[in-house]
Amino acid sequence: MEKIRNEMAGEITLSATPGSTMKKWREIFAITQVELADLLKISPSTISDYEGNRRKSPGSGVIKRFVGAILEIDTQRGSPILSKFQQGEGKSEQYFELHEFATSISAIDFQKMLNASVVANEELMKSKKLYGYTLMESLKIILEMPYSQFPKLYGTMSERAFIFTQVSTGRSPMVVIRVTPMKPSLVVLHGLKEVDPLAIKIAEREKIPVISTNMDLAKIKEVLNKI
Amino acid sequence: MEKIRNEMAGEITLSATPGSTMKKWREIFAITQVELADLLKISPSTISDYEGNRRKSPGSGVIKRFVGAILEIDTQRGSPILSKFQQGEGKSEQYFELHEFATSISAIDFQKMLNASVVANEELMKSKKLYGYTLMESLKIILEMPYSQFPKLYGTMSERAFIFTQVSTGRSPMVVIRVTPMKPSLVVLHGLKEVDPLAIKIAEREKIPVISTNMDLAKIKEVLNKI
DNA sequence: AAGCGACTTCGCCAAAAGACGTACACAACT
DNA sequence: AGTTGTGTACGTCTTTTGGCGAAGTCGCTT
Repeated sequence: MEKIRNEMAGEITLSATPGSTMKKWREIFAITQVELADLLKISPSTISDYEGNRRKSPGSGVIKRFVGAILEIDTQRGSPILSKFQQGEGKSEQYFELHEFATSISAIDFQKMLNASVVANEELMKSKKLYGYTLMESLKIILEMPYSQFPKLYGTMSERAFIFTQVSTGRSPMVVIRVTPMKPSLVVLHGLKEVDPLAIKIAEREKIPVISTNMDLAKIKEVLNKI
Repeated sequence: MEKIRNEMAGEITLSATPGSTMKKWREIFAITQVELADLLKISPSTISDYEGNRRKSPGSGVIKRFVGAILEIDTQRGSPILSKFQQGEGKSEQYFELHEFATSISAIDFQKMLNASVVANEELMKSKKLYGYTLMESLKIILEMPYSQFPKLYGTMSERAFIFTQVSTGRSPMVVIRVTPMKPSLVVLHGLKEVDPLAIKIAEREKIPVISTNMDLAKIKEVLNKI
């Protein structure tokens, strides 16, 4: 859902005629101007003005509300169109969750938000900036995920935090990082009991700071989704 | 390149604080406000005003120019950051080209633009609308492309044209469509010599109109990229 | 402490955006 | 021929955007 939302918004924004592109999407979702206007609490003629490219550069707010309304209407209808778009998406999502932040955040602030303690490479913390995170169950990633999915762990940016859940010693997660071509900026271990010395060795060699938290998983997601 | 452009624009547009997200991207590309302002021929303070969220809903034009300038600067520098984003992208692109139109286009208009003749299901032409196309070499797709790539042929929308190049009888392309779960709205055969009867049979069963053109490939791309 | 580069804050102004309502075009259908 | 649903065109209004420049902050380097 968030993927198609972003794609719609991006395409409208980049179009030479944003209004025509808005129209295109409304038609794809088979929604009338009246329906859309009702939900947005504006008049249908306003919609038509946009679609006729009377406003050459509609504001991000308008585009955001427009895209949101289209997706909401489709959802209310039982997602007849949305379901078409989400066919190929399920595969990667069963292994991990990707999230990009709207603004950058420093590793230090990130650590504070998660109420985490530093396990390795504390001196590297202050120079790191984060632009998103990837949350995954360490065992599932190692045992079940096909190799072809690995590059997807990085989303758009490698300047991100890898959050591993259900960790016992932290060894396996660090090995995963060791054998992957790209490297995250920060590693978060969740549920850690005892730190494996090899995990720290790897962290030092790869120059990646590692922090540990035991905050409730739902709480973690809630906090991070605000960024 | 177009993918990351769209992603940036979409993210900025959807953000609750578009300015902060603009800032995030400028920082990711390690560009100063002054550089950006120079290229955009506006004053640096204007950039700062945006980034400080003084404009709550920047217009699509601003966002488009902003994203464009960032990508241009990075390109001029030899794409130090862009190259990071384009790592995993090459795989699918060697098999086919995807393109989404900014506005919808009718199958009839599409046919005229390509100077094409109808091979099958002429009566279905008038009801079809297209939102993009996928261009591929028929032999390469059949012989070399891994199965996992097939869903990607449809881009965001299945309401699109499949353009097969280097076609002799049109049989194999139609077989590909027969065995794929999703179906395109229109098939274009390029370089067709003699139509295989089975190809037409498949088209009729799948209710997909088929047209044929011999227009120069470069010309085709040029024409379609204007939509 | 002086200077420099990068960035922020703010008052101000012209030009658009954002919205409305009315009028109008054009297919369906009764 | 009349009505109903969908979409366009446009005059008009207020609020924002989009832009500038001057003044100021905040680290660095020298």
